[in-house]
Parts: sequence; structure tokens; C-alpha cells
Amino acid sequence: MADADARPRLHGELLSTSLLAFLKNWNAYGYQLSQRLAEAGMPDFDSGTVYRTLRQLEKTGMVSSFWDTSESGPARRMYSLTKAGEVFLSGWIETLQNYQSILQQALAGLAPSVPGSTAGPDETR
Amino acid sequence: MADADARPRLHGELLSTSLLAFLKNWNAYGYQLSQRLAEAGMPDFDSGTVYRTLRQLEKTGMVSSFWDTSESGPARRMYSLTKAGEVFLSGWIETLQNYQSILQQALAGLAPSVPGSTAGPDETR
DNA sequence: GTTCATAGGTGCATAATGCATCTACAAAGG
DNA sequence: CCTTTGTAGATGCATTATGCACCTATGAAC
Repeated sequence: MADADARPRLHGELLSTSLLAFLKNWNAYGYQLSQRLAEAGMPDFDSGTVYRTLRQLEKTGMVSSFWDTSESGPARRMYSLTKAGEVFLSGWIETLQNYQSILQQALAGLAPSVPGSTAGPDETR
Repeated sequence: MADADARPRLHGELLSTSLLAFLKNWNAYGYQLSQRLAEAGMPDFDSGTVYRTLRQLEKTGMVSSFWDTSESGPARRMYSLTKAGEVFLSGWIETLQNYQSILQQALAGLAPSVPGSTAGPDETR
């Protein structure tokens, strides 16, 4: 979990959905996706996790893959988004909007929408 | 991980940061936070996870707590955000903006910023 | 005295993660 | 020919996180 001086990372749902999003309009392979995430501003994450997450996404039907040996060099496992993956991605966008609204309301210092909740800011301090 | 028909949930960093955000302007206890999350549109998540996440956040110095026995009923463990928690939350906002921009660029179908990357949409389909 | 809502927690099996390590292909350099 | 470097993917293992079920306890209502 978050350590006192740790910087936040992308993993879990954030990683999965980033990968799905990248695959929305372009097919790609793991190494490529791994690099693209790094370039997008998340430098320190594990490539093993990326590869495993992709396999996991395939197991649950979000993406499909095949070995691409058309180029020279090591074979690449090319991934593409499935219909189920698109549906899941849409659902995620909604969830994310909920999350954003939680975050923004909370940060704006708006009153929680719970009747009988404790009074204002710094109430118990 | 994401199952083909599963709805996305809040956990991991999403849960931690939601909790921290809720505590930004108001102190609260676990049961309350658990309910607030449910009301905010995330109905199906585990309360045990919420309690454990809060203890974890305390262990890493993001929040602090004390037993509140001022009200009638079972004692409540009141949490408040620490300075470290605020700092972490700010860092998270930045990370989230990166993530959002990844998502939006990908969904908009913009070209990935990788030289030599494969051509346009549906290139290999 | 029993039931219900509140409040927090634990045990256990399973899943996810970070880190190190490994295979393999091809180009370049000596 | 042999070694190094970059590309590409994967696994073993220890640690951590999670879901589910279950447990304790307080107090109000019946």
C-alpha cells in the first residue's frame, strides 16, 4: 500500500483500463504498451505485471491475441480489444466519473450528502 | 480481475484515495465512510476491506485515529487526515490527471506518441 | 429476553504485485 | 566466431491485498 514517501503508481484497475484504452483504436503488443505507459508519465512500474495483466485480460475475454512473426526479431504477441473489452471500458468510464465526483466533492470541501453527519470542517479538531 | 460480466469496483488505490479525500475536510469513522462510498454510487464492496484499508493507511501515516466514545452505541474509531496524507493525496491528483489524459487520448483515437508505431486505427484488422 | 441496527474486526483461501531471473531472436562490433 | 546490446515475453517466489464468511459488542425497540 501507499508508503509515507511513496509515489502513486498505476496498477490494478488503473493498469488494466489503461491497457484496454490503448487498444481501443490500435492493436499493440506488450513491450510496446509497457513503453507507452512509461512515456505517458508512469515511469516506475513492473513489465512482468504488464505481461501478466494482458494475459489475464485475455483469459477474461477483454482482449484477444496472436503471435506476430511478420517482423524480424523476437515474436510479438499482438493484442486487440474485444467487444466485451469495449463494453467493460465503457462501464469503467462511468465508474471513474463517480470516483472523480467523489474526489472533487470531497476536495472542494462540500458537505457529505449524509443526513445527520457531523457538522463542518475541522469539527473535531 | 475484471470478469467478462463483472462491474468495476473501487479498491486498491481508488479506495484508499477516496477515503483520504472524504477525510480532507471532515473527520469520520469506518462505518460512516463505508456507507458514504455506497451512497456515492459504489454499492457492492466489502466493509472488511474498508476497515483494513483504514488501518493500513494509519500504519503508513496517512491518517490518525482515536476511539470516540462520546456518543451512545458501539465505540467509533474516528479518523482524520494527516499532513502526509494531504501530500499523498495531492500527488495522487497529479497521477490521476496523467491517467485521465491517457484514457482520453486513447479513447479519442489520437495517434500514440511513439515514433515508428503502427499506422492508423484498425491497422491489423 | 429477543431482535435489529450500529460499529469494528478476524481467519482463511485466493488473487495480485514487485523483484529477480530466464529464454530467445537479431544486429553490431571486435 | 564470440560477446554485447536491445527487443520481447515469461516465470518463481515471497509479500501483500482482497472477498467472503463469521464473530464480538453496544444500545434501542419490541
